[in-house]
Amino acid sequence: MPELPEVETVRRGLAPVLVGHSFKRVEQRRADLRFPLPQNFGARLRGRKVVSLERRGKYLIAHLSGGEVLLMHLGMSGRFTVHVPAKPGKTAGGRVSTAQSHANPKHDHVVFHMEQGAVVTYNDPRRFGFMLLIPAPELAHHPLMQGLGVEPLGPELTPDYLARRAAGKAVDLKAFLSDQRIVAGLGNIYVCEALFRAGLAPTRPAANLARKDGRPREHARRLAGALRAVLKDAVAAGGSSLRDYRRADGALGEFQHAFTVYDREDQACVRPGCRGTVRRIVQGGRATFLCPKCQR
DNA sequence: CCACAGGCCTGCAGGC
DNA sequence: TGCCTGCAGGCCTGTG
Repeated sequence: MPELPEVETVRRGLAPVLVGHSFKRVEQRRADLRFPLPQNFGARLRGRKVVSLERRGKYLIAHLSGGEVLLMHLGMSGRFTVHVPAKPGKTAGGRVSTAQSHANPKHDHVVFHMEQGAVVTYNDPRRFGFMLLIPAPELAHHPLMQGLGVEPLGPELTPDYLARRAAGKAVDLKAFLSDQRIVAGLGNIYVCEALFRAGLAPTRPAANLARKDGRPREHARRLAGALRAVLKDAVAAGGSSLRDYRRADGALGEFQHAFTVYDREDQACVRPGCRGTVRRIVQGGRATFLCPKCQR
């Protein structure tokens, strides 16, 4: 389930084999993912160099020579696998990947063959992910980019920002934080985790963050701090559910072992001294996990 | 067989 | 009228 920490982990893994390198050949094994792939996708990428690889929210953005941008989203099940060929006379190269090693090859939809030999495979069973080619000047005005909220690990995520955006909102905190127009990159897992760290109930009205007087204002501060902390920790752990590129042994991202509430229904609250039990509720048709004793 | 997982868009209905 | 809100549904497939 790629959310910001997983996408950032993917970005860091892909950057060494993509940035500064050109596409030698691109295999497109089906016409569409969530959207149709760009017309003449492979031909348009061939020979282009990747100038930089950035992340914005859950999007990966590869700036290409020739003035176009490759905009990618992993949806729910998108994974990249990197295969680096052995150097002649050196130790064997290997498979270093973000993917489960048993990923079904029938869902390998796009394969990038790079000039220097790296092979980058995009696998996506559910095909909620996508790739688009956009003229660079249009990126900022693209509907998918337009209106994206602040980067939670950047300087713009402040208590004031949260309070201002929450003002007058009737939605609950779960929906408020899940809205990519407020904060870009959060998904179900990290919304649950951040609200636990902040000690705030997911059912609480977002508008309460906006009150300037007294304790409620403290909530916006706690929430901003919790969001930053949980995402920073998760990025440092290499994400939660993806293999870490930097390891040849294929160990899992470590953060899934650090979940405090997510997927822990009926288990004891991790907060020392709390005798509470993690509960699962449904909000907006999606599971929410919380400790009712810690989160008010 | 079924429910569920989750990102994100669309459509619809109700309220102010 | 038009916006905000909260639903449900759809896209997909693997898993239990």
